[in-house]
Amino acid sequence: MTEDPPVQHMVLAVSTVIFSLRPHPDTGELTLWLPLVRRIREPFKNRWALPGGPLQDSQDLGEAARTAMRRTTGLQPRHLEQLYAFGDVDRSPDAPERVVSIVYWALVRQDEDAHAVDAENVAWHPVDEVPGPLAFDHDLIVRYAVDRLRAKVTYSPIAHAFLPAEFALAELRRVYEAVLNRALDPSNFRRQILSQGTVEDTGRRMTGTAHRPPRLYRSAPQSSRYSLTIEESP
Amino acid sequence: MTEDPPVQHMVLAVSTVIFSLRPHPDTGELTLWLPLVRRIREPFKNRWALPGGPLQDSQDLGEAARTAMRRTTGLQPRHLEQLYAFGDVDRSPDAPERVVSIVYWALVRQDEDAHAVDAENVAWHPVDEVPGPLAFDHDLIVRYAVDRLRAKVTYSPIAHAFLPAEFALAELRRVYEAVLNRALDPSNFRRQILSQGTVEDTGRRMTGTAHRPPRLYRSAPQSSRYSLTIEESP
DNA sequence: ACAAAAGTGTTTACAATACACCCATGT
DNA sequence: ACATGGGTGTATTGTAAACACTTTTGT
Repeated sequence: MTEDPPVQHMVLAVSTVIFSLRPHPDTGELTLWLPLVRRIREPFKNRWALPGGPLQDSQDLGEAARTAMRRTTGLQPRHLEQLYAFGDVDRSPDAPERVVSIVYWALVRQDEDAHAVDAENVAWHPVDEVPGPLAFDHDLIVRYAVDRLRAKVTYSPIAHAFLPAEFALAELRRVYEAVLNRALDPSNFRRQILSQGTVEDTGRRMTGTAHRPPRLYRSAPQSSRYSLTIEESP
Repeated sequence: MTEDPPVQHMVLAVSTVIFSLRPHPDTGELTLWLPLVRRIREPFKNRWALPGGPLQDSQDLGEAARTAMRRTTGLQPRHLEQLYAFGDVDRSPDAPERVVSIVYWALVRQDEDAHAVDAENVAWHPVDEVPGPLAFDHDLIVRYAVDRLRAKVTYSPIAHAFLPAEFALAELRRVYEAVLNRALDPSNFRRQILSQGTVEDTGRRMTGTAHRPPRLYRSAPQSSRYSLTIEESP
C-alpha cells in the first residue's frame, strides 16, 4: 500500500466447501457429504467444481459464500468460516484470466438438510468419493477443508452446528463419529462434553424413542471464546 | 465460477505482519516487535500501516508477502504463513477503490534480525505498544496475528523459526516466554520439548557462557506433520 | 569456594481411557 | 420380561505441574 496500484488483470472469486451429514449409500453409516457443481463451460468444462463465483463489487466475502450456498442448495449456513485464499499464478492455467479464490467452509444443520433443493448441475458426494479430478485445484481444497474440519472438531464445539437447537448427546456423538470416522466411547464422550460446559440441559427429554428417552440439550452461549475469532454467523 | 465474471472494481493487496524478538526498551525483557510503515499519501496519510502493497499480476501471494518483507526490513522470512483475507466492503471507506487484503505473518530469526536495515518511513514497535489507530483495519489484524501466534506456539514447533540453526533449550524457552508473556518452568519445559521430538541433540555444547555450558540442539526434520499444511518456506 | 545456570528425579494432581454395571422405556 | 440404548461409577493409566536436588562451568 505504498505505491500506486497498477491495473490488475485477475479475478477475485469466492468458493465454499459445504459439509452435510448423510448416511452412506452402501454402509448406511453417517458420513460427510458436499455438493459440487458441474461446469458447463471452459475452462474445465464438464468437470465438477466447488460452488462459488466471482466476488461482486458490493458483496462482503462471507456474503458471497452465503449466496453461493443458497444458490446451489437453497440453504442458509449455520456455521461459516474462512478457510484459505488460493492465488498461485499457475493454479488456473487454462482460464482466460488469473483467478484468486478465497475459500470458505460451511456446515449444514441436519434438520435443514431435508429441505435442501439442489439447483441445476448440482450433486452431492461423500467427501471420500468425490468424482475427481475436480476443476482448478479444488481436489486440494477439499482435502484441506476436510482436514481442517476434523482438526477443529476436536478442540472447538463446532460439531453443534450440524444439529438442531435441541439434541440428545448420542446425536452429538454420532456427529463426532461421522466427522472423525471412528467410534467413540459413549460414557466418556458424555463426560467430556458435559465437563466442557458447551451444552446445557433443557430439562426436557426426547419423546417417541425406541428405548429410554434421552435428555435434550442445547448448545451453551459461547462464554467468550477467549481467542478472538473471525468467524461469521448469519 | 458459474457465471461470466463481471468487471470488478477493487484492488487485491497483500500485507504482512512481521514478528521479531527484541528486548523491551524499558524492562529489558524479550518481547515481540513488528515493523510498521508510515503512509505518505491518502487515504490514512501519516498513519502507520502494515508493510504490503498491491498484488502484481505475475506474483504468487506468498511471493508478494516476501517482497514486502524484503523491502521494509531487508530480511528473508524463515517462516511465512497466511493469516486471513480481509475484504469487507466498508473496510477502507476513504480509499478510492475497494481493497481486499490477504494478510500473511512472518517470523524473523534472531541472529538475522541484527542485519535488518529499515527502509524509509519504517519503524519497529513492541506489539503491545503500536502507535494506533493504524491505517485501515490494521489494528484488528495485528491483534488477530498476535493471538494466532500465541495459540500456534503452544501446539506447533514454530518457535524454532525465531532461532538460528543451533540453539540451547534455555534460548528456546526464552522465545516461548516472550511470545506467551509468562515464565515457564525450565525443567518441565525441557522435558516437554524433548518428548515432542521436535529437536535433536547436536552432541556439541555452547562455548563462552558465564556458567555451565548448555547442549546445542537443532530442530528435527518435520517428521511429516500429519495434517496437510499449506505453509510456505523460502 | 561460590554463584548461577544446566540438567535430573520425585511427588502430586488431574485428565483420558476402559469397562462393569444400573436405569427406563417400547415392544 | 426383555432387548436396547441412556446414563453412572470406578479402576487404571498417562500426562502436566511443582519443586527439591545434583552437576558443571566461570569467576
